[in-house]
Amino acid sequence: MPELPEVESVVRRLAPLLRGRRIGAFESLWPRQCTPSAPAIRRAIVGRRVEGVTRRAKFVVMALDDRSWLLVHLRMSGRLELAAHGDAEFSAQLRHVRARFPLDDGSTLLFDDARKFGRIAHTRDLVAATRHLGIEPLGDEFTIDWLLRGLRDRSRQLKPLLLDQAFVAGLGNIYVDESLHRARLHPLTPSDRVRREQAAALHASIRAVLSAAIERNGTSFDWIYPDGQMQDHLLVYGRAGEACKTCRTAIVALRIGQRGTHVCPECQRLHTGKK
DNA sequence: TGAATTGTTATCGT
DNA sequence: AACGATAACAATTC
Repeated sequence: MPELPEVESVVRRLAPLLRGRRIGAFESLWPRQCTPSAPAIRRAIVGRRVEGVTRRAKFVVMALDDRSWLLVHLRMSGRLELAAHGDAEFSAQLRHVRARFPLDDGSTLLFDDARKFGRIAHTRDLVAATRHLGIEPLGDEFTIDWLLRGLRDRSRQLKPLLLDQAFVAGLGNIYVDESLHRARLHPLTPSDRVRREQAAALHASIRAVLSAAIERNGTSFDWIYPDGQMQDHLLVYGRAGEACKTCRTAIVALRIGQRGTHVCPECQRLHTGKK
């Protein structure tokens, strides 16, 4: 389930390999995931050179040499892999290839996506295409004051709010649970009841968790995303029934906004009365 | 076999 | 009317 750290890891791995390569062709095996359409993307990108690969929220952003942009969102099960020329063995490991981008050095960028929820888009206006996204949690603009104001301007449960990509862009289920735990905040806490010290703790937790996850190349739970090591350093996610590493209380699994949620009932008490 | 999984969007209620 | 909560949806794996 690629979230910001997993996408960042993908970008760091691919950027040096893709920079300078020219796209020789484009083949979509599941055109529904292409915006505006598979033929339109093919017409737009074939013959273009990749000038750089970056990340915005959970999007992989490829800058093309005509100032247009190729965006890939991995959603739940998407993977981007570069197969060297003639590497049939590696390609055979990818059992759900949905799109192919052959490059001018003989290698091929492959988009593998079992559940077909991923998205491939081409745009000439990156600002418009990403207008719906909120602040980058690792960016300079994401400050304690910004977060405190953002929380108090709304009255929403912390977990759904932090998952809202229009608020903070890049967090997903795993890192929201981890961030809230490390800040000792319950996921159902109303956002406008968070005190300044708590907002400061949440701000620090979000940054620390994301940074640690990036250093470990993200979290790998299953076949969806390999190569990460952060799963060995999670404090609550996926640890229902196990002992909290701080207080030894059993971690509890809840359901909040249709999402599996993990909390330590001792470290993360819900305070919901009036002050 | 159906429960679980995520981000987006439509819809409902206050 | 604007906001927040909720449900549905895409499709597959185990």
